Amino acid sequence: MAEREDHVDRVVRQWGAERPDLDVSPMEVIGRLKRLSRLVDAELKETFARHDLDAASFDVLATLRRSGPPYRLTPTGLMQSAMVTSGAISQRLDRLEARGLVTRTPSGSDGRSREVALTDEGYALMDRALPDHLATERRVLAGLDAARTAAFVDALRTVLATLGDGPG
Amino acid sequence: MAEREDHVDRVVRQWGAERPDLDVSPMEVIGRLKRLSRLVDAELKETFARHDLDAASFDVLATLRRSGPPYRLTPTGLMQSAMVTSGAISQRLDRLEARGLVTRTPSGSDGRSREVALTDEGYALMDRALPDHLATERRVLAGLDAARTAAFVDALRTVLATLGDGPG
DNA sequence: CCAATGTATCTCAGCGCTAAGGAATCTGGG
DNA sequence: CCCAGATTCCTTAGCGCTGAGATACATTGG
Repeated sequence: MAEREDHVDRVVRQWGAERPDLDVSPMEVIGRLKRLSRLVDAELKETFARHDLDAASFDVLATLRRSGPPYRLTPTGLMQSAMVTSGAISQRLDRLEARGLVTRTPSGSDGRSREVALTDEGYALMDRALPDHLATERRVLAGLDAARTAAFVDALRTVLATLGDGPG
Repeated sequence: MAEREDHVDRVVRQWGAERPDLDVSPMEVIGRLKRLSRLVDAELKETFARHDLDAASFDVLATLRRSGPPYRLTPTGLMQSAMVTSGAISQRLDRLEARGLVTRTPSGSDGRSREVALTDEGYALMDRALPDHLATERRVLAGLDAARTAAFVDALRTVLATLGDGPG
């Protein structure tokens, strides 16, 4: 149980010396959250690269795959799920369409809209990439026992609720 | 205590229907971590904007400020703290130097190196921005009581240790 | 039916970052 | 002293995203 000092411990200690009048304890959470997010992104990136993917492309394909048959969603649906702008989705779809992983067809019921569909090739790619991705996620979380994992999820869920996260 | 379903609950439920053979429980953590990080970034961005800053500039100025007198660090030190490439730091410093918030001078002891120093104006800007930033962080975390906050920090610290985070 | 407003998607300039590599300098072994 | 390798910082092409706005279509209210 070596109580190793991490980056945020150092940051908090420095602020304590320089600005003892301020309570910087929120940084214990927010600082680690931001830092962990960066490190996790770097880990996941390697896994995606093994399947000729990046996080943005994986996100679109996975969203289509888990939506179930017929594996079709609108750009707006993908935009809301990914929390990016419409321009970002347009460009992601350009790339995926050029690789033959999705198709874009006009919507039957709404002339403004489009249907983005996973191709057989896109489906097969997700079959290969998803288990590998999950293995990487498990490896990252391997240090957490069941109780700590549950507490982690509980805290994340609470703050997400504060910020208005929903299935939207 | 309305048990509201969040975005990740929906994702996990969808995968459970489409791929019941896979254990997607790691997503409960990683999915929320990524999503929360995005939402928090958006919140902090607004606060930074009120002080004519963005997250990248704030990060550099805060790192210099908390390092203590004489508020000087090398680009390499800033790079390691920020977890970005050397090119990113060069460009951040170009912007900050043009605004008169930092200066770059040759290092006395090492001809390859430089000393980046916070100007009086940069110091004053941090004095104004930091309390506002902390207030935003506190607001984001307001839904967590002390026990949940401690459990959150504990879990974050554990996973950071898995990924090799240290004071650098 | 029309006009006004709202919605869905795309386009594009600008931004900050990465990855790769260059120039200057330091270090240590021979 | 000299040279090879390491270190430090910078430059730049390329990338994906944002923000602003354009276009086409849908909806609503009169």
